[in-house]
Amino acid sequence: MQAASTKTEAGNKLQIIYQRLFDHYGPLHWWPAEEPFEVMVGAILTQSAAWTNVQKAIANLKSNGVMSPQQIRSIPVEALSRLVYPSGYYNAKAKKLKALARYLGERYDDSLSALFARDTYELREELLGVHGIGEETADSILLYAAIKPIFVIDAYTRRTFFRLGLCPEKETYHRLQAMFMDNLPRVPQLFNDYHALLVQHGKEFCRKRPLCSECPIRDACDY
DNA sequence: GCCCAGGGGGCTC
DNA sequence: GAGCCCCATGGG
Repeated sequence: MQAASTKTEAGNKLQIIYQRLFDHYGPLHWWPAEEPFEVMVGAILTQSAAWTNVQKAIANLKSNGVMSPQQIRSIPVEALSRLVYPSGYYNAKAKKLKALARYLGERYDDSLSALFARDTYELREELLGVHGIGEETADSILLYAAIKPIFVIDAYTRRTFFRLGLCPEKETYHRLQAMFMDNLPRVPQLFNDYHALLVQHGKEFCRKRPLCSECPIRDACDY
């Protein structure tokens, strides 16, 4: 019963935080992309980059007809680098997109429906083996492209929950992810909105001092 | 000018 | 497996 009680308490806090963020920002409709492959590309390009710069890179790819695995395999890596230039780390990211496109072609004949039909956790492990895909990127693909109930942890989430006193400063990705997934209903739309809200809140408040008086979750917990 | 963005790879120890 | 350094543009 002790475990159940603790679980409920954590779940209640998570629900309260979600509700306050949702009341403040409303539904954010992530991921802003036209189709799943664009989500996968965006997940790589947004690594340590501002979304406004990622949008420029994605616009370059689209206007040059390079938004499919086959097209990414065909274009020379130098040309691909130039197209993704605005998102920063352009050489590194061009290689990562090449690795992704090569993986999709070799393992799935470029069929995303075949890719997403895999068992969620087996697919997660497989994605982690692709150059350029780490935990956050893999989980973003699973949640926002494959619509699987996987919670995405990012720097904002870690910072916010540390400041709320809900986790240690250097909590591991897995333990933080488990806090959400073990205490909330495993519904993709909920995880989608929650992560998006945490990022939106983070952009606005995490760069300022903690406990900003305007913050919608400033009094969500005892701190 | 400074800080940091919707991280991850690779290397060392 | 923890601790570094590297990748790099652009907005606040």
